[in-house]
Amino acid sequence: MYKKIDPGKSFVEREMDILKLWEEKNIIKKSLEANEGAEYFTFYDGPPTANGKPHIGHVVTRVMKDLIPRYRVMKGYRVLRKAGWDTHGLPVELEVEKSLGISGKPEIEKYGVEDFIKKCKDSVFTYSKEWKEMSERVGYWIDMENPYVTYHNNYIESVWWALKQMWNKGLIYKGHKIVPYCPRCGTALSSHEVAQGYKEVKDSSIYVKFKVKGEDKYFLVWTTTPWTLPSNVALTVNRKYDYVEVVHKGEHLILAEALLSKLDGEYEIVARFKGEDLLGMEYEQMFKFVTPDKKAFYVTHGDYVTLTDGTGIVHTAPAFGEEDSITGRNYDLPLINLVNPEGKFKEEVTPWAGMFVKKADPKIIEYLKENNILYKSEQFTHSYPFCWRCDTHLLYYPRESWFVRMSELRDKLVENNNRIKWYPETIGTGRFGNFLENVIDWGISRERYWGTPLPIWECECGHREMIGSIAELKEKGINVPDDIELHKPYIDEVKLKCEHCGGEMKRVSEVIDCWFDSGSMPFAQHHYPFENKELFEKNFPAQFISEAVDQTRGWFYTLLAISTAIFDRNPFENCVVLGHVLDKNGLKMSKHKGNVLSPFVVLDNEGADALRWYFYTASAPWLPSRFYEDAVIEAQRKFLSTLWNVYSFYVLYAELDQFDPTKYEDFVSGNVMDKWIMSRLNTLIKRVDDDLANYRITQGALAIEEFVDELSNWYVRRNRARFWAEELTDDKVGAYVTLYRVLKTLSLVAAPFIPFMTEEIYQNLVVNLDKNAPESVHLCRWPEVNEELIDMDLEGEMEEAYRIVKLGRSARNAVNIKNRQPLSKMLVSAKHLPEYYGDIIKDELNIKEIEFGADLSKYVNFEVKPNLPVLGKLYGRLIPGIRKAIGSMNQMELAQRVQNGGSVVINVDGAEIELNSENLLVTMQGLEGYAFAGEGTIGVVLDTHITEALREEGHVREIISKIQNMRKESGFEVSDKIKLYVAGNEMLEEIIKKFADYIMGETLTEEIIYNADREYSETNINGEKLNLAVEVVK
RNA sequence: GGGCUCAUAGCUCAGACGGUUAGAGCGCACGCCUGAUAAGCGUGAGGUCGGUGGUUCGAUUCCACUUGAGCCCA
Repeated sequence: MYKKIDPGKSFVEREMDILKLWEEKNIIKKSLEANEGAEYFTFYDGPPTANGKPHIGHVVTRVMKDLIPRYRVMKGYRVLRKAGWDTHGLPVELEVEKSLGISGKPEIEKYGVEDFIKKCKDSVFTYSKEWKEMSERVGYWIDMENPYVTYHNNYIESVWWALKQMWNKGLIYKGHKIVPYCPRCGTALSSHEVAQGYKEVKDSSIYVKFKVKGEDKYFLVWTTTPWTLPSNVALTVNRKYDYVEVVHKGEHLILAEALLSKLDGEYEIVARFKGEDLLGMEYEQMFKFVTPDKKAFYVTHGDYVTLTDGTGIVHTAPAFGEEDSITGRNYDLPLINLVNPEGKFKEEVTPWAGMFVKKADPKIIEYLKENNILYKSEQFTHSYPFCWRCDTHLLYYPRESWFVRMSELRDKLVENNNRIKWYPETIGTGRFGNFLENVIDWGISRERYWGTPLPIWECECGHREMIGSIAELKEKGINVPDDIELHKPYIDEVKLKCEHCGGEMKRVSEVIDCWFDSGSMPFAQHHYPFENKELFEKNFPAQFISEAVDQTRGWFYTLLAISTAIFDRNPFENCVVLGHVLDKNGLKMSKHKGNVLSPFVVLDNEGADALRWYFYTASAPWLPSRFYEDAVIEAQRKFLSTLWNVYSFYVLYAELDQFDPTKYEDFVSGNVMDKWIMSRLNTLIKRVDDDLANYRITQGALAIEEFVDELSNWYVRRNRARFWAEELTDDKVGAYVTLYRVLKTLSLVAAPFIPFMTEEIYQNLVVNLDKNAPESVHLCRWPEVNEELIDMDLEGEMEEAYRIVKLGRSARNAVNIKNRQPLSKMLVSAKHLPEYYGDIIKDELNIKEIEFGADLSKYVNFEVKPNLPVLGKLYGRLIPGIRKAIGSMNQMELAQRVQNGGSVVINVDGAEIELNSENLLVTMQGLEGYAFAGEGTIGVVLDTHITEALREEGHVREIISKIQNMRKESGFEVSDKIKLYVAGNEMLEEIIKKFADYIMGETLTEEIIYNADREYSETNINGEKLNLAVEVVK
């Protein structure tokens, strides 16, 4: 009837079986296609790059991204889950360069762009096999048969469409971007390359004086790059700081008050002002090599100006600094660039023309000194980037670049962000929100090869055109092949005819930032708007996305940026931000540290469910977590094994009895334990449903774990005897039916979390018995709560009973009397519980009688304390007085009066305060010599007097336990009948004779033989020796 | 350098709108239970709740500063 459980099989082997089952029955596809016609719940998969191996951190993202859609499918939604691959970008190019043994753009050109692109295309799926395997193995159900791929023509076409939308809205412009640049190689470097070349160097930093226009005052300014001074166009302060004007060595200088210490010698403050007051003040140009075409040489504001270095006034040359360039854009300052691409001064800079700027630094300083512009100069050491290829001093240099006017959309970005629910909330208000408040224009062009080409064509007459589709390209292009491949170098061949002058238009050479690709996925994955219009519209925005925290300014931002620019909507509604997985020592896993853990190690040892469970329960998803394999083993033991044991317990007995629950579908059990666990089960359903609907993954998982613990260690343990009954009584049916219903429902509740084990349980308990049931647990509906089965009073009573049991165990422990020794009585201070719970407690603790509401005053000391949350709120500052008053009273009298519902009025500092059971707490300490245990206001006392009858009974229990253990050790079947041989202790033999019927019944003994001549095991019965032997009756 | 996050037992983590004796699991020691166990239960040892200062009757919790770590950005 049921499939027997093979105890030799490991969890991992069972998961392999389940994978096979899913494949045979095509379950994944059925889940992806489930609920056709139902309301959509949309999930977007952030595309990984498959040119790196997946590591354990990627498993976290996968299992979190898997859980919510699974749950939603079971709730009846249609959930599209399209996998994606991020394929463009510099990392791919660098990998290919490495494999070809070439480096840098000139060498790529030499190698040939066409072949280079082909290599890039080939390399992007290097590790896709590992990614697919890992995804399948952890149970990440997503459509990997039809993924979106960012380099496909369809995808690129959708991205072009998006660019054209922005173009039409006037959001795209050409400007300058300040990039790290090697003047020798003549190329810009990526941040990745820059990071490789930092060195500690000694440089000069100088303090110079800029003369205020028309006044005999000077701004004192600090800079570390004297060679940028000829290109200065503004000075920048921070409007919120305090500035002063001082008289110092006969000159009037302006600087930040906090940085007065930079002055050498005495000074006198003659005026104070806020940075705000300085804004707009004009000063005289220091070097008059060129005359700017726009207003320049005045004071501007920048948030980035700090008081940690310099003078609080920053020299601003928009050509040579990212921050300077932003200020330049904000204030529409002119761009003066007096340095040529070789890093040498241009002709206009007459004294130093043709000189490499770093070499010119000392000469400039000399000039400043001679002309009394220099205040002072200092040497300082800092780390500065050098070219990793040729070791040349890098310059920050302006390059022409294409931008999206995100700063113009700032308010809309903020507004759309406010419609997103972030988990944790602080991402939306903090890290991400702050970033949006200060959003700058997005430089989207890259002077590289492997990327979506920027579809802008330029004519010599100045006319520019943005192409938004292949059709448009074919219509306007002069020479477009039918099967055009949209990448470089093919696309560069395509020329357009200029609408204005009739000339030939050439494409700009750049590709776009690959983040633009991934941010376009909501529509580009469906080739919208060229195809799937309705599909996209119904699946935008997404209800749920989730990626690691490093995506904040990556994917999360680019999704929002593009969606805001084109649709003016938030592209996703809920975002669970995930923390990184660190190694055991809290360090980031990285290749060169050698601490990267392959997911397959853990998956092969502990299995997917264990790993999943670990990630769900370890801590909040957004916290960085320290990963080590032992923690997964723990999750397996604590949760999975426990659940598995309950399940195998059921199967073991249900199979023995050939119990078919489908015949008892309407059976109602009156048993209190049964009612209790069904109430707990429904409370659990309600709770987990609410948790998952609100993305509280950890809380939901922990609730399940707690339930399984209660199920195993309280419900099953308390009810084992009911399953042993010979006849199939109503009571036994009740036990079976209840445990069956719990397991079946639990497999559904837990299915989104641990898809493998729940499937196995479901297959055996449901599919096996009911051929009409859905063929997989993952194609079932998630359980509905049955409120009628929830009884909070019952749950509360059981909880109290369980607490009393724990205290009883504790009290037994304290006096060292083992549970097998029966005791006559236990006193409990708690109020009376229904008879039924008394029976449980008595049985559990092996006690003959229990007295609720007992007076424990003979056995304990009372201590009365103020209930601070109650009294503190009302009488805050009187608390010390109240404490004193309570302490000076007779504790026992006070405790008893209060416990009997009475009260005492005290007077503290003129305030009349009534003390009662509401605002006081009574705790107990056991007196020496009594078996007491207490927790808060509940206390129990055991009567430890052991009568002769109790002692005999204790011996009997001990003997039975020994016999049971011998049966087990000898490998007898649970139902085997035995012969029992006893010898060697007259006193115990007498007791065995006296209780023979009981012992024989408990141990399935048919005959007891005394003092036979045979081999025995010697046992220790409470200090008495006894020889025992058991033998199966054939 | 800036922004954000984190710091609680040997380890991994909870928690507290400010309140009584700060919890759990693992590990360790001792004991118990077992006719489901890859188990379970109890007790004990183990904490200046990173540091300093402030607000308060009361701070591990709130505030300021500070130290260290992580992420992102320069």
